[in-house]
Formats: sequence, C-alpha cells, structure tokens
Amino acid sequence: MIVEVEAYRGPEDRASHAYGGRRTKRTETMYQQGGIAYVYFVYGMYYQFNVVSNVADIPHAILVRALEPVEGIEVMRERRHLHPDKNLTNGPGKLCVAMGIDRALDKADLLGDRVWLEEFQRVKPAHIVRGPRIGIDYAEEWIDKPWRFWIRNNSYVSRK
DNA sequence: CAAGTGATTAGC
DNA sequence: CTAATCACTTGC
Repeated sequence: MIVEVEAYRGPEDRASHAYGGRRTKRTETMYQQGGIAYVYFVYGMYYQFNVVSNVADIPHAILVRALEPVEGIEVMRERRHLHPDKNLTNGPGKLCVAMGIDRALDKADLLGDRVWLEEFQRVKPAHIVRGPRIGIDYAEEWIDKPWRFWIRNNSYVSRK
C-alpha cells in the first residue's frame, strides 16, 4: 500500500529531471502519455519508482517514496537481507529492492502484468498530510513547495 | 554524520 | 572526452 509520494512538475519545477524542458534519453519516459512507470538509477546503487501522470509531452510524475507491505513480505525480507519489517519499504530506494523493481520496468504499462497499481483502501483526505519534498536542496524557490504527501501516523513513511 | 557508487548530463 | 552531480541508504 502506497503511504508516501512526491509530485514533480516539469518543466517549471527546478527539482524535476525535466526542468526547463530537458528531454534526454532518461527523461523521455516522463514525456509519454501517463499511466506508465518512470524508473531511474541514482547514487550509484538505487532505483526510484515513479508514476508518469499527465498527457503526452507534459513531463509530470509522482515519486513513490514509501509503502506499507501487504503481501509477499517473506520475499521482501529476502531481497532486503533480513532487515526488520519496518525497514523493508520505508524509502524510495528500499521499496525498489523489496519489490524487485529495476530499469527493465522503465516505461512499463501500469495497467499491465509486470508491475501495476490497483485500488486497495480508500484513505480519508483528512488523514493525508503534506510537506516539503526531500533531497532536493538544489531546487531553489521550489524547495519549499509542499508536494510531499503521506498518510498521517503511518509508521512506514520514510521520515516523521 | 559521511562515505559509497556509477549512470547521466553538460560542457568542452 | 572529462568531471560534477545526484528525487538515497547504511553503518560508524
């Protein structure tokens, strides 16, 4: 269950890989019609999983930052090398390890059969909180935009 | 709290 | 071609 996300609004958003209309081999994914995965590699070791979210040529995406494990917990634990349950999926790099997500899933259809989203539980708007995004200190006036959203009091979010 | 890690990008 | 950067995690 997704419990934490961040919105990236290229090309205006300085924090987005598509800032200024940057359209390269990597960012090309975000310019496609929404409903597909944008998976990229950072810091030499981690993948990040995003949902492309607008029409073609408007590079918007949602970074999935944390999950609450619901099924397949044993498999996740193996992939995460026996870390305690609460560390399985409480960060964007961690959840990709736990879910087995890598760049082979970049551009994958999220209504397909390799990786997909489905409705699970309805979350009341009052239980959703927002704040500034994480790890984008370079983004100048976009640093403080409250575009990180998480479920209040959920213990699997990446930070309190 | 800082190192690690390598793809990606811009700049020459 | 080179060098800097990075939507992070872990272990000290």
